Amino acid sequence: MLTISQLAAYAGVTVRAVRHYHRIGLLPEPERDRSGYRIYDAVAVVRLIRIRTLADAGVPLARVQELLDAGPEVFAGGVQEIDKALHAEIRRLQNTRSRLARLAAGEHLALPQSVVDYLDRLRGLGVEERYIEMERDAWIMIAAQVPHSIDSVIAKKHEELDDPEMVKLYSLLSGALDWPADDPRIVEVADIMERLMVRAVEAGEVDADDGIDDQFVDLLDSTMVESSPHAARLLAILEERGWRGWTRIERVPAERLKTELPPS
Amino acid sequence: MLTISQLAAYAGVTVRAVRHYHRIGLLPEPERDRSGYRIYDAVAVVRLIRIRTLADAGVPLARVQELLDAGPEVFAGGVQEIDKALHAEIRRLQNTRSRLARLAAGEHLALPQSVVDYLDRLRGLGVEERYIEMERDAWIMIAAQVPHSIDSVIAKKHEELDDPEMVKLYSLLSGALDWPADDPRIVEVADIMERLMVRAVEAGEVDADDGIDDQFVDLLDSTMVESSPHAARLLAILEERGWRGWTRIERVPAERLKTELPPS
DNA sequence: TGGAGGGTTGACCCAGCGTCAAGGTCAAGC
DNA sequence: GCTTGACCTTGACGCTGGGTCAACCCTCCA
Repeated sequence: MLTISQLAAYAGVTVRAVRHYHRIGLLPEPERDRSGYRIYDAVAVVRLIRIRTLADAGVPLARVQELLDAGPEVFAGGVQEIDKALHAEIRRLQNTRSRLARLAAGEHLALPQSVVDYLDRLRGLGVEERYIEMERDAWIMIAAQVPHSIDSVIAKKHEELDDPEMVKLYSLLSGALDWPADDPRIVEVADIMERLMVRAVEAGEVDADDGIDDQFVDLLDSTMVESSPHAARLLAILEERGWRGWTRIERVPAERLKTELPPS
Repeated sequence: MLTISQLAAYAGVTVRAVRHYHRIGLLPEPERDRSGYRIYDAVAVVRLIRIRTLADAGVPLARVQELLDAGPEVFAGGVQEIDKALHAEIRRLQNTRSRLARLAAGEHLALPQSVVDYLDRLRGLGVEERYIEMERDAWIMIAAQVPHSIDSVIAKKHEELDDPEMVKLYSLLSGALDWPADDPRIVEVADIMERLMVRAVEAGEVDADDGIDDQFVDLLDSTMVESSPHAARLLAILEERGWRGWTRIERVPAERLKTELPPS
């Protein structure tokens, strides 16, 4: 008959694995010769190869035992189920391969395609890479907060970009990263923004219910303020004119303007 | 920013996993708010999603860390390697699926195709299933002992089956399982075997160097003897006529016949 | 004010073996 | 008969990638 290493080699497993199967009762302990060595017959070979076939399919050993000790119809059902899982796993790995390819190509993978397309459109308009990166990080955070509605939010941004004034605004903002602190062009930016805001309010496009949490809106705004000295000046100018916010624009009633000051 | 559960949900991992990555230093511990809660930024999202993409590809976390902290060319090389492994894994799973299908179809998988074909040929000759099973188990043991030369051994058996006398022999042996203990047809079997042996010796086809270990040959012979009472009688008749063995046939010189008796 | 639903750390548990450790056995050569 | 090297034996600990309590703290809302 066979020694344990012959058995193991033929079935393509290690000796250690065979002994493990004995301990957990998956493979019955065979007879021993007079020196205590295990000696195996063909039945053991068949069982071990069946065990490996199922285990290679990713079936836990406890389930392998159930299946091998069950009737033929239970076994067939189990095998069918395993095959389905195997098929799903193959597709998962294929999917992982394509994600890996995107990762190698330099994509961040942290954003849905719609946002990536939007950032590419900005890039196409000549917006600087530094500015795009700031936008990207903001979008990553937004997508993390409201993954379900990110596509519709982006759709709105695309519509906004159809307006040449908005395109102009972006190209100014992009360049603004290098402006001196008191650059007068910031007023031009404020003018464009105000025109855009007025138009948006008139078209009834300003809805506070975009699904993004208030605190989070404040946070994005303050991140923006920290990113550039111009941002604070810009917000101040707009606030004088009765507007508040950046991420989400609000009209501030004139009479409240003097009493309500920003907390910080 | 994001809490741990928001981060985890967006990246598709559990909170526990994120904390695990912190412990092993894979994801840097972020700032805490004043109550000790971790707060995450976009950089953490990007890193976590990269971690998951690599981990989903089956990369050990230690290697993920190496890759993410390495330069772009090392990273690219690593990713390529991982992709190769992934591809190999997909093929392995596809292979496992086909083995699984064969298992479900009732195959034993413990034998190479050549032996399965050989057994099918015996079946086609009308040999009984009980006899086939005995043969199968013997072939499993032989294949386990000499996996590299099993195909050539089987090729020889196929040639033997081209001889109508051999076919007759098998059909008799198959039926012999139900013969009464003293059935005279056993002599007919012996006659056929002797004719076949004589022819084999004349053709120079008997070579002791078939790669199968002597002890193992003895073992197969004794298994055969135990399997049926006729087997012992058959061997006895042949031995009277100067032949020894079953698995491997040997001519015994006439002068040694009287002095050398079987030990048991 | 208290309860739900977050968050925090820490400790133990799991499969499926790999990897020593510390020997006993067998076959072969000298 | 002795040694050598390749096997065999049991037993115990280690590893990955977290899951699953436990015991407690923080925040928010009614």
